Amino acid sequence: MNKRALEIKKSLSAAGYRLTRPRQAVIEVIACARRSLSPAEVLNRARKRDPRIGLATVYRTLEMLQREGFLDRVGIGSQGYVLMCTEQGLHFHLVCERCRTVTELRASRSLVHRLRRSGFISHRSAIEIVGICARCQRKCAAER
Amino acid sequence: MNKRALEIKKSLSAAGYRLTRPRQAVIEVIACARRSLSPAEVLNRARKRDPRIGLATVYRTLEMLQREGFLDRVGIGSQGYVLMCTEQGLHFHLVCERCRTVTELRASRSLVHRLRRSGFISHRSAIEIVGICARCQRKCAAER
DNA sequence: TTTAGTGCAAAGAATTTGCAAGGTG
DNA sequence: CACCTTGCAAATTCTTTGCACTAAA
Repeated sequence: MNKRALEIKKSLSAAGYRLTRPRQAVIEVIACARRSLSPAEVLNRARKRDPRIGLATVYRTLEMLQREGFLDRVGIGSQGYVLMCTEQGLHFHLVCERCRTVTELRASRSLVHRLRRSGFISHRSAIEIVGICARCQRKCAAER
Repeated sequence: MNKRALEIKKSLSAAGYRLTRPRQAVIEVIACARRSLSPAEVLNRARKRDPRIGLATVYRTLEMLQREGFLDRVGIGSQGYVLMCTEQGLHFHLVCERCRTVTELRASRSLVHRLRRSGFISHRSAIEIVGICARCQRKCAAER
């Protein structure tokens, strides 16, 4: 089982949440995802682990995970948003708007300092930068 | 009239878009906004300049402005997203999730370099960091 | 056993689309 | 005058909610 999923489960359990089958399914899906997912995609993947899970539960679980700091939401394009698992420490998520792959980039110490000095506090440890990854750029160039 | 609004209008005009009353109203609203706005808020403000404007037109104009690079979307909380006018050069937007005020922070040269080296290209010049601004933090502390 | 959590279906928001009428270049 | 753009309203899509039932702890 995914190490990160285990961490999240332990933490939620300690916080008093019940580790139900649907919740575990969603947590595992999020923890294993290599790219950001829409709520509907989370549902599809979660159903492979627990076929009875419903969309409302996915939404409720996602909301809970976000509240507890295990999840980030990124708006991509015009409709909906996508989700990804939050990791520790301030860092950037380079989100490709074509393939939705997420690449990480650690934040420099100076940025952390400047942020702190500005008095602004972010509860998110990930900062999203939306754009196009190197691979999709090559693909795009090849198409012409 | 707002200088930024003028720039946007000129650029759109040069690109072959018609500068209609509703479009001008939306552009002026966005260019003058001190905080990010939801589409419905944009509609309300735009109606003060052109009372006949409809919500669908606001959506269509926002989409166009985003496509042309004059607008950024940020997801805040669970529902909807907010909008803000994009400025020039890579920089951060510190978006307060309480009052939606946007504060700017220039990006360090090293970040720009590291981003470039990663091969990732962002068409956005603004990077959003969602959190709580210093003022709202004080307000929050005072409430207790 | 207790009660948080669930699935379902219906309600409520947000966003997009079709089309006849209108206004810009 | 041509045709891009609009307003309206309907359609679609996304998200939340109410409630009887289920299953963690």
